[in-house]
Amino acid sequence: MNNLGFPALVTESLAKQIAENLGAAIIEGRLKVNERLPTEEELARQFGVSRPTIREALKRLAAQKLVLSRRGPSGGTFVNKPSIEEVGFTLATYSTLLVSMGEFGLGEIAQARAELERICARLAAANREDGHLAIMNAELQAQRSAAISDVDFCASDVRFHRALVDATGNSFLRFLMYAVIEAVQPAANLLSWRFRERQAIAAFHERIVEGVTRRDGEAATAAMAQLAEYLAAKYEEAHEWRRNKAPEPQA
Amino acid sequence: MNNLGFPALVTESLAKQIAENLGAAIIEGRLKVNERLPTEEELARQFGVSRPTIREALKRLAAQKLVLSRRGPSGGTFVNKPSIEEVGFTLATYSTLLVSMGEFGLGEIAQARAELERICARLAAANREDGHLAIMNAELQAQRSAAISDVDFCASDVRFHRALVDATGNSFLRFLMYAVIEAVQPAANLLSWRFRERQAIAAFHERIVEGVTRRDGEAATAAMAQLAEYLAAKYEEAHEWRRNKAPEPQA
DNA sequence: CTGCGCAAAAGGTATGACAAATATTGGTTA
DNA sequence: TAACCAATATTTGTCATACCTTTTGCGCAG
Repeated sequence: MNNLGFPALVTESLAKQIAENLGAAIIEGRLKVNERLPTEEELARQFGVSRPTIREALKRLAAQKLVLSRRGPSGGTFVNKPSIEEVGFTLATYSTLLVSMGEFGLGEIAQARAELERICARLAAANREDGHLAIMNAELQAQRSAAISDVDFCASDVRFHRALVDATGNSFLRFLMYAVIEAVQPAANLLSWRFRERQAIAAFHERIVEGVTRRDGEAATAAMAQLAEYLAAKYEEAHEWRRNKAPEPQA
Repeated sequence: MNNLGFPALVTESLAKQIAENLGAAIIEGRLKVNERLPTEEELARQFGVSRPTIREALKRLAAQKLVLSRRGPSGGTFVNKPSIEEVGFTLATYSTLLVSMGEFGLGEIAQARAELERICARLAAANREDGHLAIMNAELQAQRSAAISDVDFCASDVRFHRALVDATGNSFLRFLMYAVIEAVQPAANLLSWRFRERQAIAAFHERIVEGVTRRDGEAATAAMAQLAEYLAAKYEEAHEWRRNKAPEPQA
């Protein structure tokens, strides 16, 4: 049926099969990055299907960022090398989705975050460079401002923790933290941070930056652990409040 | 243009826009799980586009496991609740992809894995149940067998570490570990494990299980740390060997 | 009452045409 | 000769329509 010697006795959607074949070829390296695939017409001919079917398969791959398409001559479909940011964004989306569908409990997320962030704090203290410190200090200052809105505070918090994991110099850890940082946002957005709490969080952040700056992993880890504990309590509190206030808001 | 009041002056692919609108609606909860979307024809009418365009959009969502389609009268397109396993598989695929494209260094992966697995060992010791111990012991026994093949040994190793993270009782951590465990497989597959090395790894595993069984987090963590150190050295060794043996195998 | 088969509904595939975008090419002009 | 502009060719994007395949459910017959 297709370009390789596959049996083709399964009754799964043709477009899906083709997408899986091409996807496997990309992941296994048989199709190299930036390589141009044949035109849709040519692919349709090779696989023995029609062009819309090929297009559906390519769209599946495009949704996974495995390929991208350009129009015009010298256009076509190209094997894409997804950047860590692109895949990280996808990962963050999934993370948010699973959280919003209730697959993860608040406690699980808080625990995992606490553990991961402790690692980040320790490694950041060992490997940080001046650029990371500058970002963290800038965010710290923003968080100290009394005028900052809730949503800006949350955004600054995200940037702070991203800078921290960047400072570890471990891009794989950075990749994982996309999921972790995003997973706690729905919970964070439920809270309306009062001035007191913002200052408390900023104080924790300051201690973390202090430790990282002095390359004191112990101090940074300790401050992070206390921050995590503080946040876990706040989340639980907000969760309780929400449960009592609106027991079944969407049943 | 679309069902909500969007400007529609962008020149992005219609199918992509529709997919993003529907995807956002699902993630934000405006479309509930198991809810049935209108038929493709009806969607085409509502969005003012043709059916193939709608289909391309739906295929993008299907690739992200956000929807699924069934044929027949009571068929149609339904909002899907992706399971942790499904998303974990996707995550593992991405992880493999980024590794094979060289986005992550071997050292980064090894370091991240070591840190994460230490956490798993500690939490597993605290929360393990008998079922997890049974699985780990079964895999341990398989790994002790002299007849087991390299690929079976690797597969058993994966199952062992999955069981370990399952034992933590933290499903979010389990989700993250899909990426970690899968990321080291390409490196592991490069190695042809000799009998000595298998026995060494099995011995580490045994000490981990021992610690977890006795709910001794310290012991389990220590054994895991030593295993990680051992593996990192092996990977580095194999990497060196490969570099010297075949400097540019596919250039 | 049970079982068989047919029909309707919905997604899956095919065909063919046109629209839009864009790199290339060739001509025209300074 | 060089620079710029326009025509053109190529490839993806979109549309319209028809038909096929699968699945459910209903009706008819045993």
